[in-house]
Amino acid sequence: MNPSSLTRLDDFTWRIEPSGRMRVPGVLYANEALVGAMDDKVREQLVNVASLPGIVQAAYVMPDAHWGYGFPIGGVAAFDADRGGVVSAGGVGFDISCGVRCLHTGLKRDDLPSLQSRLADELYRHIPAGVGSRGRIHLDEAGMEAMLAGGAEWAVAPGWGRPADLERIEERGRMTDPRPEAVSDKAKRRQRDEMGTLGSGNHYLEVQEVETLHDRATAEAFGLAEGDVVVFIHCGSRGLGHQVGTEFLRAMTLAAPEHGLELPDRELACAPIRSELGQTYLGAMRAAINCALANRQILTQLTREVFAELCPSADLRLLFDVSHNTCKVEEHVIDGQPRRLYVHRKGATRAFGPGHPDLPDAYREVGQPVLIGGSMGTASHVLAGNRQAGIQAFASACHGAGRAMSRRRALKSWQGRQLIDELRGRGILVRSPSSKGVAEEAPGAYKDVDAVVDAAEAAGLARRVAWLLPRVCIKG
DNA sequence: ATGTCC
Repeated sequence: MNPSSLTRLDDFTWRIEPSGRMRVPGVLYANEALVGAMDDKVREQLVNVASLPGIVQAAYVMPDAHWGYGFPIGGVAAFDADRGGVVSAGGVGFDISCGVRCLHTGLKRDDLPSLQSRLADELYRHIPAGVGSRGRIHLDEAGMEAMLAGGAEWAVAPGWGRPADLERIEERGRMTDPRPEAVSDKAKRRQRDEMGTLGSGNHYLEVQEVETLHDRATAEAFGLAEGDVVVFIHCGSRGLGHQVGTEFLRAMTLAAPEHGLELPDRELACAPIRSELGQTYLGAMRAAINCALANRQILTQLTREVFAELCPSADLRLLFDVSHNTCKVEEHVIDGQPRRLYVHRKGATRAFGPGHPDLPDAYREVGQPVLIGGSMGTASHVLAGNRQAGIQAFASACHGAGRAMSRRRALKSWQGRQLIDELRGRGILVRSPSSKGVAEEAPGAYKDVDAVVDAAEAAGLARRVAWLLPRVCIKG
């Protein structure tokens, strides 16, 4: 995208002025190089989102944005139901409530040399990873309903975790107002054996070291110190979320004419919030959020089992769990007036600032932990939400490095085995069922996560707290 | 992202 085609507000904020069908401007948070590297498709998609009914303030993209199905990945848009606002399945994405959680381990850098290779082998053996992986839980109809209604709470009750974990999860581990009955039988069938599995694509479980602290006071509130060993888990709602997304995209596309919606792009499927279909989607999506929260909760407990076996002194406590593919009802102050908005974040992380009532007590003074997963073999970041001077993407930040290259092109450019050897040479142990998957996820196929996070911080979206480097990566 | 095409 040519930066000179945008209005430059400052070095990290760019605007597409409203024209044609746009109801609000488009705003990009990125430096000039990141804007320049973005596909023109991102601009086109941002313009389309800005044209949807009931959109409030602006359509936003984060510095890691790239083009996606309908909405850009790295996009944020909020809609007002009172003003004809819509909910969009494409604005959430296929992997509903895909997200990241970070666990303390109680271990330090010096504990790793004797453990690293056994951790890699045992985590890989114990945690189902890859396309179509199945777990040790098999849900019957009643179990499925309870899981979709209960989220991480459902998982913790029989022992997949600790009650204290729930305080450290967005929505306290359970999305309210789910409608399990709005999830199709087919979606439920796909999920029957997939709880507690990592999946494939960009999903992973990593053991990492805290390399550098940027904000000592906030790091202390988060319980992070230099040299700490932590675990990052990145995954979502597996087959169920994908099936829900697929079915509602189709239904919303078909129903657009009867809702009086003229879609700027066929892929931009949406429905009025105040419609039967809009409400059914919201209920099904919230159930899928609970599926993702339960899934990450079970994976947490599986990780604890491995650490308990290899290193009984380890104590895996949850730092936080964030989702980056959601639509949530939140109150935001617009022109001095509080309004209830349906905030879509697709490849974007919620980043509530200090004092927000929804934050756990331990983090209320410093702001929400914002967990940014890098690409395989590169850094991850912990950030914190800022107190908002105004409305900046409705308290949102980036979610990761963001792809810079298609999977197809990555496959032509790298070989999985060779990447794994190279990473081993740099002290990073990768275990994966698919060397093709590893090639698709080559670090070089992603943007520079450090540059993305620098831009997010400079744009005022969140502030850097800690920089982490991987030592073990279980790759789906 | 995804039983990588019902």
